[in-house]
Amino acid sequence: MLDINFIRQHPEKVSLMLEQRQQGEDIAKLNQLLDFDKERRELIKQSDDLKALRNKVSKDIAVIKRSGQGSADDLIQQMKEVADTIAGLDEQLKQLAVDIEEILLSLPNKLHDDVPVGASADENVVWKEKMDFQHDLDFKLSNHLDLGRKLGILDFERGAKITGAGFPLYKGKGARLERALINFMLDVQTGQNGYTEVMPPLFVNQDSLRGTGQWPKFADQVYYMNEDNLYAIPTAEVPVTNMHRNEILDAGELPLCYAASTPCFRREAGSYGKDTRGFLRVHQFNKVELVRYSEPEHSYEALEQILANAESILHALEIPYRVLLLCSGDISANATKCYDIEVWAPAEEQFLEASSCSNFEDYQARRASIRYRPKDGSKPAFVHTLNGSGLATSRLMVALLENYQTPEGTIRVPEALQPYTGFSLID
RNA sequence: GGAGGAUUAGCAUAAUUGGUAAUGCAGCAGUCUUGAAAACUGCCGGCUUUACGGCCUUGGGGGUUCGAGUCCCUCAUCCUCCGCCA
Repeated sequence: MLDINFIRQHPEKVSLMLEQRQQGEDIAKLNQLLDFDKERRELIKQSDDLKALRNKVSKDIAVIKRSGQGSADDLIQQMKEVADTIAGLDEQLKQLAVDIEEILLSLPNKLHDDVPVGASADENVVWKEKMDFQHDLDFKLSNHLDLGRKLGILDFERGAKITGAGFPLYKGKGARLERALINFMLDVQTGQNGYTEVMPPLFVNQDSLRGTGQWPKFADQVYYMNEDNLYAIPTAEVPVTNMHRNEILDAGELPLCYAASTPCFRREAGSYGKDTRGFLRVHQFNKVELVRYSEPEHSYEALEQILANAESILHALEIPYRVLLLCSGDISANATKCYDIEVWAPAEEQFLEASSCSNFEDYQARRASIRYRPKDGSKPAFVHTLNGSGLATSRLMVALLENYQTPEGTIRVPEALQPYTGFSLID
């Protein structure tokens, strides 16, 4: 969330940001917030003054009682009334704090100056294209659904029977290929790119969702287990960024770089009917997630590094892709700046999002209270958090199958993966 | 699932029948020193205030009270034991 002090001092910057994010209607909420904040500060002053009086008189009462001389009854009677007044003020303050918190949690992050202003995804900027990987595709192409079915490696029908639509079942060489991809990506990120591997819980509590920003805004996108009041993770970002919730880190520990492979669960409510075939949109998929905790002054270098780390996978697998710099109207509410990596699926004839690399600055750190001491003995300051997929396997699998298919309907395995699969051809 | 115990600042330890959080270590700054150590002084949870000061803070939430680390309720986590279990 944003710093209430920043909002109070620069309300015009916040409303400009809301307009650029196509959320101009939220400016009313902003004004409401400022009113609440003003009222709250006035009430705090009143309440604090009365508390100071009460503390002082309570000490006097203690002195009288201890000495055994004189009666404190009058003072106690007065303080009863003061206590009632305080209780009334604090009741109002409590409600105001709730109202303020609700608005604060719902306001999106600042935007970085690099972010192009635009109304929708159409105005995202193509930042980079890397299409020059050579695949001989001069024949009638099959899409990943047909390839998966013919080769017996993907079975969406049975996945649907077991659970429901959007829960894929991998079989034989398909399952092995998926496992190879995950292991390969983890090895690259932990070996060459310097990340520490973590294997986090797959269910999280509500505090964790709030910490990373999925709660309250995107609560309807997360699977919820009512009996135990837990949520299935929509991305490893949630458990891994919450590892250090309510902690004060030493400056020497930063940057912290974590890589985690987990399944991700998403309800995708409201998106039925669009690109739902096969892997294009699923409720469960696997992803290697990269998470960094950075000192504020280095977080934009860290963002470029995460992007490069994610790209390194596609270079090794020789899969064509492009990088988008998201515009103000398309970037997620939590991020100040975000790159999307889209892989090219030649049979679908479209780019598919396989990674999103974002800087959140102190937006999540403030929600989750993740701080560090810039120097020994100095005041704690919020860290910057970042993450990027490196990468999501579902869309990557589509691009891999479609780019590596042969005229015979078989799939070649990229050289980098062969040590992991143990075979070089899926037939 | 059941029984008992525990939770105080980065760490470790105190706090009369309820009287308003004490101390040590570590850390930071300074004095001293060629430099360092030692010693000494100050700082050493959060918010607020130009400042003086004020308020809040004993795992979270609630209650009793003029006043709660202390009494009551509730939740969480950890430890010990019993039961169940891959």
